[in-house]
Amino acid sequence: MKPARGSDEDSPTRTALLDAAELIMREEGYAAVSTRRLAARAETNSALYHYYFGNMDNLFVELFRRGAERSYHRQLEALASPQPLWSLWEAIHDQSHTALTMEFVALANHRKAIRTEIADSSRRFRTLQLDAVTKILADYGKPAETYTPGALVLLMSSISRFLRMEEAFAVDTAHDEAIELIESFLRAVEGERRQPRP
Amino acid sequence: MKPARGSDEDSPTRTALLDAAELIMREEGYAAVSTRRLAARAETNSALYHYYFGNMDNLFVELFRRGAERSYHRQLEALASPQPLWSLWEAIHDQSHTALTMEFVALANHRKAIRTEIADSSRRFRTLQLDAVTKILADYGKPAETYTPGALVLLMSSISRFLRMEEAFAVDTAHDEAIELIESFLRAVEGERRQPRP
DNA sequence: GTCTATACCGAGATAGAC
DNA sequence: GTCTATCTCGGTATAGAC
Repeated sequence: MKPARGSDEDSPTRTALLDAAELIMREEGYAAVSTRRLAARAETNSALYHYYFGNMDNLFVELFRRGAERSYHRQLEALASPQPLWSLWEAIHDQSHTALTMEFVALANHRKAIRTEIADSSRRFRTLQLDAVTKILADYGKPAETYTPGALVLLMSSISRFLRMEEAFAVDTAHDEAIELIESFLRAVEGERRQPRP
Repeated sequence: MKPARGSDEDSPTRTALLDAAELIMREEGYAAVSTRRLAARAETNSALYHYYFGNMDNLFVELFRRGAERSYHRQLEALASPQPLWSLWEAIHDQSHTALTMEFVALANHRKAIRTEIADSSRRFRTLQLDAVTKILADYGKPAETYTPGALVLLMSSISRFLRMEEAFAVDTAHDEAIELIESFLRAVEGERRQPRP
């Protein structure tokens, strides 16, 4: 019988293993996350990884969930701000640090447990954003003739992720034009950005 | 002294190894591409992989280059068609089959040789698209007030890739609205799509 | 060019002491 | 909970016969 502790557990060792996994993934990719590397990075031994997670899928899912939870709350806060569209845009754009995201996407292509987790998470984010943006645009009046809520949400998400991805390759041709496309719309409905980015 | 044949070589064995690599990457991810698996898939032996490629980076770079070359020509053809914007959009959207692309992006995060290759390739595509779209929009008259060429090109690329990525997770909320955003613009400048997709 | 054989290393997994 | 020890498998790489 496998122990396979649930996510409610939060021992220091368990956290150290998750932190180590995140670090290794960022630096060398998901394929480099191995029991031995984890043990070395977390300054423990490989048997504890088995004790806490049982297998890699469980560990990856936990790690993804941890990050998604943070992002979700960040976006919730953004939507409660005085300029919710600007704040949402900034939150999405900041969070599109894709090195880690792309690792999970690649992983998901071949591991069902992770695919399911990302899919559920994506739908949850989309629902949050869509409901909020629908309400915000309605409150502002009529400008739904430019972008529907769905189009706007997907536009922000797509542009952010794609630009961040290219930035990682030091490619940035015409990026400013794409950013301006979104920000000119934000200015039109919500005025100039007032708060400086924190 | 390593043999490390250049890309000019095209022996059947070499091609078989590249084909095998592509298959394994698609099905199980880049991490599953190993000398033994390659040999098994290509029905040869692992020593030949060393003979032809020397190491994995070289093989991955060759494989990426092979695919990029095909895409580049596909886009060149698209741009020569009677409705170049529609054709370009379809070419980009069709080619955003991201399973393989995402593998390369993830790989690139940690392998310099591949990062460089993708960066160069991306710039080459961007230049082609940007030059062409600039000329096309100018020829059509004035509608640069809606999208600048750079914004349009990045919009098509971002939306395509992001939507394809989500499709892989069976997430498609509001996708039709994003597609419509682009296609309504295409209809406005280039009329209804005439050719059916091949 | 192609193959077999093999050296060597690090992967995941688990048994069992403490 | 934590650790050591150890099993087995599959990875890369290379030497050398044909």
